Amino acid sequence: MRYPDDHKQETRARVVKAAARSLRQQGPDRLAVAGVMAEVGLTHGGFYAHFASKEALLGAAVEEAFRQGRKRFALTTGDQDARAALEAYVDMYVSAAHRDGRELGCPITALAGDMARQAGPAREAFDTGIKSLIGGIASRLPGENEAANTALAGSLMAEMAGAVSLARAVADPALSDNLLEQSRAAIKARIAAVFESSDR
Amino acid sequence: MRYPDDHKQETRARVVKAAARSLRQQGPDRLAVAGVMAEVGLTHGGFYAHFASKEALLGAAVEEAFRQGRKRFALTTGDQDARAALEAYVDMYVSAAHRDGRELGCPITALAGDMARQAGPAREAFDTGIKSLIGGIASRLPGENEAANTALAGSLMAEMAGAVSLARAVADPALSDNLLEQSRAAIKARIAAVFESSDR
DNA sequence: GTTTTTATATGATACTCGTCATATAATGAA
DNA sequence: TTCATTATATGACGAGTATCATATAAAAAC
Repeated sequence: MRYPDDHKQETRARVVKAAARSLRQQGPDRLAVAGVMAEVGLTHGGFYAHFASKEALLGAAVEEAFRQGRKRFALTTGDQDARAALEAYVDMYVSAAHRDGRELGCPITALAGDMARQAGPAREAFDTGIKSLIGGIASRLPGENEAANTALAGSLMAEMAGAVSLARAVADPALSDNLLEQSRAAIKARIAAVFESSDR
Repeated sequence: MRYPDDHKQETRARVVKAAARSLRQQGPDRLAVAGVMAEVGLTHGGFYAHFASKEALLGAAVEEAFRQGRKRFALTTGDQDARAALEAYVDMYVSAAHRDGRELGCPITALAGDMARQAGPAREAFDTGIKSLIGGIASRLPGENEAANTALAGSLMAEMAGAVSLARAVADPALSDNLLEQSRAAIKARIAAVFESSDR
């Protein structure tokens, strides 16, 4: 059935978006090709007209999830100065809303465990995505040593992701909330310390 | 074949141990019942003489992994005083060795992502295990407010787990090492701050 | 030495899922 | 109106895997 020229690309984009959600929600093993297609209103057969394999879909889904993550970063930080931008990002990230919105949340928190044992395009896309997010944070840090800033940004990212990840795993809601609050404060304190020692 | 009375229990223990390794290495979905049995030198058929289901095995495996974690905590901290014990634990936990030893490492780091989407005995055992580890940390913190200490301990645990988890996900070894170092320093600084403000 | 017990093995079943060959149908072009 | 194109559907195959019924064999009990 001859559709408008861009129809196939649009369909592919919708499949990737659904996969990016399903991937964060269910992980790479429970994500089923037929399930993703069904979410978009299609059957499984057409899948291989769009992707070479499930692995290829996972790769595209990871890219999409990071694309959304960068968008949220940009939206959250807006045009604030570096320090305010980082603080706003931490507030948005280390929050109950993020904890409860796994399927649309940051792929690092949702997938770090899975990607450590994943090979292929998804793993590579994940690494690229991490570097990009860490770079975004590092570029807003005050120091002049780029390697040091990257490591510090990675460490901040790790603590943000760890806090949300553990908050998701803990069953007691009060403990989960408190844990997020403590981590948020600690991470913002680290940021404050870096900025204050830099303009001393 | 009638074996010594405790043979079955011993076999079961060996299966659980193998499962605890395989679970941390491969995750709950890729862990295969037949694979675990083969690791112990058995075939898949006997499995249901020991466990009611794969779910039951996962539950036992999570318990075993936390048992090992508590043992390592005790071994690392020894009879040092509270502050030294915590610092030693952080050094052991946020390390390249732990990053590289996933299959015998802390289940929180290895499984938090998976357990957030897991139901049944494994999920419950994971929650119990987390509480126990957090309790072990909280009991060594100086403050007198137990709820606050628990939340702080959870936050420290989250940052430790996050650091190791991200260090595993990052492909660049130098960045991974530096990230661990930065996180280790930041977490120990938090511990130092808590102790110093308490005996001021 | 024979019998009985029971831990483990063999083999089968059912189900999920990735993959692909082939069929279908809708639409733009002729 | 008919034809050619092609996105999607149908249906099948094979691999992996959880589960279970039944068989086997080894050791303890007699």
